[in-house]
Amino acid sequence: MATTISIADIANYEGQEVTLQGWLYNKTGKGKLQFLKVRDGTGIVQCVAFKKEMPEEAFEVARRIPQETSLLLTGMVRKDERAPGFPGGYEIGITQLDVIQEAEEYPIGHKEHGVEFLMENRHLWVRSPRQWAILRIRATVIRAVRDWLDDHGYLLVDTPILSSSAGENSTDLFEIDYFGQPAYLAQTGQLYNEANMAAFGKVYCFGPTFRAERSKTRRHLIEFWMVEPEMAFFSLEDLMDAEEAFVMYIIQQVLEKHRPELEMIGRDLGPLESIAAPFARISYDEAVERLNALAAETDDPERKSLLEIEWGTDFGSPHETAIAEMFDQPVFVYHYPTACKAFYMQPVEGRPEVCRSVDLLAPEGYGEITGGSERIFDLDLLQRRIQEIGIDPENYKWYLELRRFGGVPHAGFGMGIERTVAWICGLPHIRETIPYARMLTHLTP
RNA sequence: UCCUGGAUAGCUCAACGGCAGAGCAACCGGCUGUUAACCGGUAGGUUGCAGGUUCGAAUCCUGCUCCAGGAGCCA
Repeated sequence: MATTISIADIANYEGQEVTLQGWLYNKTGKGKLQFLKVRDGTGIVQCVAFKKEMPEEAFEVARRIPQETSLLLTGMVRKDERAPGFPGGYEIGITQLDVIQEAEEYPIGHKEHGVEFLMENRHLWVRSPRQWAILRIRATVIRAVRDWLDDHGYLLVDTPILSSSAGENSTDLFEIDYFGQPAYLAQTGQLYNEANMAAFGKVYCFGPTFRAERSKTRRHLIEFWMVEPEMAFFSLEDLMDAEEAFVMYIIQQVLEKHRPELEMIGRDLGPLESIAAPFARISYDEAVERLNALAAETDDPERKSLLEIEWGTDFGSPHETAIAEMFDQPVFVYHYPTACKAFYMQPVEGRPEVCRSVDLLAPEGYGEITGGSERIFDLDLLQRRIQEIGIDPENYKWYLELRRFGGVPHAGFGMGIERTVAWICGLPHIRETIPYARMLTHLTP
C-alpha cells in the first residue's frame, strides 16, 4: 500500500510510489497518453496516464472522466521540468485510478467567465486556482495579524456581535428582533475594547462587522472582517508607530510565505517589496493643501472639481486615491476635522476643530485600510460631545462610566482585512478577498 | 438613493431593420508529452419580461426586472 501524500509535499517522494486523493482539475489527452491535472487542496500536480503502464479499465476511466471528478490514484513520482502545477516540476505516472464520484458537467470551465456567473457559483469558484491562492493569502494575513498582536503584548478579548445600541452612530445598522426588543449587528467592537483595555492594557478584537450601507463599489462589503486593537496609555504617535510595524509584518509574512501565489494571481511584486517603514505622515491640513495645489495644475475640469476640497469636509474616494498616489508607501493622514469623525475622538490641544485621529491610506489606489484615534478620556468632555452631536447619553451609560473609574489616555484603530488583502494581492475588486462576499446584491451562496 | 453601461446557446461573445452565428463546455471519432492541446463530426435558442412601431424586430420606441461600474458613506 503506497503512502497517501499531499501535493504540497510531493518533492519529498521522488522515485516513490504514492497515493493521491483529490479532484480532476483539468485534462488534456493525446490518444494513448492522457494528462490529468489533479488538485487535492494543497496544490496541483500533473498525473500521466499511459495506456501501456496501467490496467486497461483504469486507462479508460482516465480517458472518460470529466473535470472535478473526485478520485483516488496511485503512481510513481518523478521529476520533470515540463510538468505544470503547484508547486510544479513533478508528475505522477499513474498505475491505478479509481473514481470516487464522477462529476456532472462542471459549469466553470477554463475560459473567461462573467462576474455575475462566477458569484452565483462562488461555492465552486473557490476551487479555481486564482481564488484558491487569494484565500490562502487571506488566511496568512489573518494569522500575521494575530501573531503580531499576540507577540507584542496584546490580548485577544472578544466583543459581542449583538448589541442593544449603536456603536458609533445609529445609521446603517442591521436591526434584528431580540426576543421582542430591537438589537443590532455590530459595526465595531471599539466601545467594548475601551472597557477591555482598562482590564488588560493592550487588547484587540477580531471578527465580522456589519454595515447596512447601500454601497456598490469595489471597496465595500456588507459583512467584513475587522481587527481592532485598543491600547491604554497610547498617544496618536504611539498608534502610528504600532500600525506601521504591524502592517510591515503582515506584508513580510505574505511575501515570505506566498511568493508563488502572488505570482499565480499576477501581482506585480515590485511595489509590494519596496514597502518600508517609516511611512509618510501628513496632516489633514497638508493633505487639503496638496489636493488643491494638484487641482490648480490640473487642466481637465472634471478631474479638477473632483480634486478640489474645502477645508473641513471629509475626503471622498477620489481625494484618498490622489493623496495615496503622491507616495510609494502607505501614508498616514492625521488630525482630521472633528466634525468629520466620531464623537469619541480626542480634540487637539488648543485646536478643538481638529482631532487626534489618523487614517492609513494604502498605495496603488486602494484607499483607507486603517482608521484610528486617541479617545476622549475626560468624562465632562465626552458628555459634552455626546450632547453636541445629539445622541442619547442613556445608550452610552456604561461607556461613560469607564471615565469615572481610572480613565487614562488611550488609542486604538481598526483595520479592514478584505481591503488589506485586496491591496496586497493587487485585486481589482474586494469580493474576491472573502470566501462568500455579502454585498448589496449577493446573499447566496 | 443618484449617474452611466449592459442582458442573445451551459459559458464568453458576434449579428445592429431582412435566413440567429462562432469559440469553449457536452457527445462521437483520431492522435505517445499535453500546458486554455490539436484535428474531424454531432447536438444545443421563448434573443431578460410585457407592450408598441413595422410587410418584417435580437436590432427601433415605452415600461418593468435583474446585473455591472461609479458617486455618496465607510474599513
